Amino acid sequence: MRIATWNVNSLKARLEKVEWWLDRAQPDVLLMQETKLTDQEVPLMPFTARGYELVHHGDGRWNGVAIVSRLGASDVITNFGDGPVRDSGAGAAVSLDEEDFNPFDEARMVSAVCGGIRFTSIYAPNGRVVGSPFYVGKLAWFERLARWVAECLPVAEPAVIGGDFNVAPTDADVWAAARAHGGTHVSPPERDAFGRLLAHGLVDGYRRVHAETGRYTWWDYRAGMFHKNYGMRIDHLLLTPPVAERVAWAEIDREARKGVPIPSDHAPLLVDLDGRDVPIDAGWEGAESRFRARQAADRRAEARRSDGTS
DNA sequence: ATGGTAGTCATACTA
Repeated sequence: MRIATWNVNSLKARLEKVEWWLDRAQPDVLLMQETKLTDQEVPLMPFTARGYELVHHGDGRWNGVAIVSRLGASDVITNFGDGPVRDSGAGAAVSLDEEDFNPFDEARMVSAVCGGIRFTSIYAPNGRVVGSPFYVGKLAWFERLARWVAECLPVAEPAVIGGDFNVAPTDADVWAAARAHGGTHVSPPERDAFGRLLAHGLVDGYRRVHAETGRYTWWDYRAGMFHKNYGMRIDHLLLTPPVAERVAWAEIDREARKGVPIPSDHAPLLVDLDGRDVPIDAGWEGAESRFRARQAADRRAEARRSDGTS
């Protein structure tokens, strides 16, 4: 059984790439984030034609989470069961005042039972700048997530909570903590929020089989960050112990972060349970020497710049 | 030193 998560950065813009990846990796369950669609706009045919059901929870212009499953999908929960979210679709009046930021009014959580496991697809707030209202809202959102996990995901039951957590759990999960995102994604309060999920008993599926550093799921579109492997591991599949015991393989498919049409800025993360599924070559080993050469060139350029200005 | 790209919709915004 193959499970996966992928922040697709617009399902409308990425549909062709998502179809390609479903055929390439053949996941049984794929959690998606940032579909940027309303529930009415979601294309169903590309999924049903491949034998998948699609459970979608979207507010429109931003956010949007989904579960793609060929193992059925029942007992759907959206927004932690706290009620409907706003409409940010075309034509909707949306406040851009930062004091009005409310992550609980955005489509950031959907959950369903697929193949006897409760799957939850989450898209954590970005936070933008440490100390900003967006950062405070991010921490509050993680508090709500932790409470929902404590109340609704008993660790003795099979469950997967995956998605874009917007947190790099340790310094091994970020190319340079000091340069990351104005301090967000790596700050102690964010890492503590992530750590509380692990303390509850959830297991990081990727780290179950990979100890390497320099393995990331997100790279900024700008300045050749992907090609230098300056990224962060911020997408995760967290597993309760009954699922974690079944982990046979995990991979980040960096091939999906390349090529035409334009890729998402995130790569898919997959975990195989009960044995390895369809083999994929994610291309990490062959890329290592190119990363090293480009990073060395980058450091030389940096040194020349500081020479010239001192 | 700054900004660099890509998504939304059609302008600044979000990331």
